[in-house]
Amino acid sequence: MRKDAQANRERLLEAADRMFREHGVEVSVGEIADAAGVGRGTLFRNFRSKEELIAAVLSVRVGELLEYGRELLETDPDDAEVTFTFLEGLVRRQEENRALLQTATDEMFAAPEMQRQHVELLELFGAMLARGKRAGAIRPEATATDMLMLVKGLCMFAPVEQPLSAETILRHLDLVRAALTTPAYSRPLRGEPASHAA
Amino acid sequence: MRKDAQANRERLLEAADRMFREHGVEVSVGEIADAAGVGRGTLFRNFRSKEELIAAVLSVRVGELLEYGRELLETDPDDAEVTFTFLEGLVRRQEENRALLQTATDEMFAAPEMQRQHVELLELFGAMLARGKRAGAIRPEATATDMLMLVKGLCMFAPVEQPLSAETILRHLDLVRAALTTPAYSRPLRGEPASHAA
DNA sequence: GCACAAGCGGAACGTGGAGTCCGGTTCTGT
DNA sequence: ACAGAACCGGACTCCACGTTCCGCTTGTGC
Repeated sequence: MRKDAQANRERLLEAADRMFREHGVEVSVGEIADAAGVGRGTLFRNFRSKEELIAAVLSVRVGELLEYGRELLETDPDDAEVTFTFLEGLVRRQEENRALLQTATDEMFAAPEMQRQHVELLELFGAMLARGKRAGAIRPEATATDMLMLVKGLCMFAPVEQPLSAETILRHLDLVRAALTTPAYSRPLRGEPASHAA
Repeated sequence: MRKDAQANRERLLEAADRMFREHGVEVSVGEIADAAGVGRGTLFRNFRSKEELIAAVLSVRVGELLEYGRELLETDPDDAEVTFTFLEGLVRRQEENRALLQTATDEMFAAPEMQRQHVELLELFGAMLARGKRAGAIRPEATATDMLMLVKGLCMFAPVEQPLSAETILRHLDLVRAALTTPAYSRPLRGEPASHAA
């Protein structure tokens, strides 16, 4: 691979990343190519389709999240708080991921690369929760999947319009903290089954 | 208005509702018109644009939710549990709303009809939470907005692919229950600010 | 039952975006 | 330095979808 080709690939990834952040995932490939300063041909030589480009960018983002989490796991000495510190960092990054996550939910997660990252994410969450449980801060039955649920909620709940206030971030974290730290309190379901009759 | 015109409008709403549920909001207006057994012209005579059709369907759905919640508020005598019973019913209906909610988040909520329903939803939540607080089941600082956050998370977190298992529903409800019943436990933010440097 | 308008359906249009192709350009091996 | 291949860019194709238009049909007032 020629070195200018490599450079173009990276500029495309960066440009796509920025454009998705700023204008959502519905920007045209043309605009992305323009932003990267290359032609459409070059874009499609590097990524067979727009979908593949989106998946590539998403994978980079998840990779960054994994990296952040792993570093924190190694460096933060506070067993009780490491999970929440991580979640806080995650929410701060949330802006950047919302738009992407919303379109990514469906078939894209089937790609082997994504599957792998999914597993890695669960492992990371598991390790964090384990430390919290050891310190008595996290309820013992909380699972990595629970945490993934909450994280997804965190990434999704807000309208894509405007940046979130620090206030809102704190509020949401507080709710999640409560969800993870309380002992479970179950009861049988009792609502009626779903039906769309009027 | 002629009575066949009225009937067509309703068939269109029903068909759109069903198609959005089954194939997501990206189905073409052509398919919706076909499903309703009318021509495209008829569709556009009733709804000036596709967006207006989506908004109409969404409004119906939210209306149903409001109706369900209000009835529950009147008939369920259990102050401590009414909020959670409501949430359970809501999650059961969630399937039907996910796809719609995901596209609706942005400009559509600006419509006056939607604004009104938004306020009504907050009022409903407020009333439910008030009963829970009176019974000592809900933490006193929980707000209707908190509840809306959690509800949105509930509607969004899962991939749109398959129906949710009863297990998953229970699990998620359990997390939300924990979030609303625990006393708040705040601490200052300490993570680093968001940055997308590698 | 008739006339007329309101309503209907689907063919046709315009737009916009994904993906292709080829003549020109730039890197690399010798 | 030169040949040739890899690569570039943007004009072009193709298609899908939202929207419009018009000749025909059907309900309604007299």
